[in-house]
Amino acid sequence: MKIATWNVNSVRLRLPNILQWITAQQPDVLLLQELKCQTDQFPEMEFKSAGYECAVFGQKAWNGVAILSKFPITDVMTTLPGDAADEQSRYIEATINRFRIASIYLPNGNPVDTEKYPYKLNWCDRLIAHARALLATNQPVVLGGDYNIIPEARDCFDPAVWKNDALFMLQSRQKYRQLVNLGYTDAFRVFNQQDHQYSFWDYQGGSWPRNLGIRIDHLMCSPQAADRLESCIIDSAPRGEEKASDHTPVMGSFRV
DNA sequence: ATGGTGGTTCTACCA
Repeated sequence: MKIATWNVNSVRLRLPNILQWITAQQPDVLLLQELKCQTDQFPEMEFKSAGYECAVFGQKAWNGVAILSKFPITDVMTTLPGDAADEQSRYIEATINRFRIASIYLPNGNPVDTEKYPYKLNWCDRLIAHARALLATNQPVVLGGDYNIIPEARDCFDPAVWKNDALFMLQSRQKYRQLVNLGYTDAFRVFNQQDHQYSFWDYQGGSWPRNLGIRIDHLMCSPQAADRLESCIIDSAPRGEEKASDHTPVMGSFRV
């Protein structure tokens, strides 16, 4: 089962890019983030025609997450426990092929001297608590998405540039480490130890042609999922297409 | 030090 994650930065504007990619790469499951549309505006029919079921948690203008799947989707959950007042659409989780799979859009957290940074750190704590609870089910779990966390210095071009950014601040990296220490595996690093492997290139400053990116999109796998991992790659090709998202897909293959 | 780009929405906010 091929599971991919892709922050598409507007699912409606990016629809041609997404349809082209899924037709060529044939992921069984695609986790989308930054839909930037309400649930009823999601282009469900277009994905159905391409062979995918959809579970969607949208929101006006910002955020929004979805799961597309060639296999049946059951037991959909759209709230990350721990803050009933949180109205941002950043989490959707479902069962597919006996895997528990989530599409995550973790808060950016900048600027760090505003309420946005504590919101990010608190959201991380809620995710960690829920990830721990999911381990107790002993089923394969894949928590994929835009984590807005650069795990290590080698995952950006120049760590000095990111030193005081919410994506690389020590507290942010510690949250990622907590997930790892719980027993979750970053699928990409099982297969690739090279420096400067990126999943995001800013629209500004010629980041893409200069290859000044960061690796912030991750497939985090429970032990039962990690044991089934056969490969994981970042497909940078979509970032070079016309009208590209600033993120590119990360895809892992799992024995079912 | 600033501005550089792109998305939604309506004028600022977000990344």
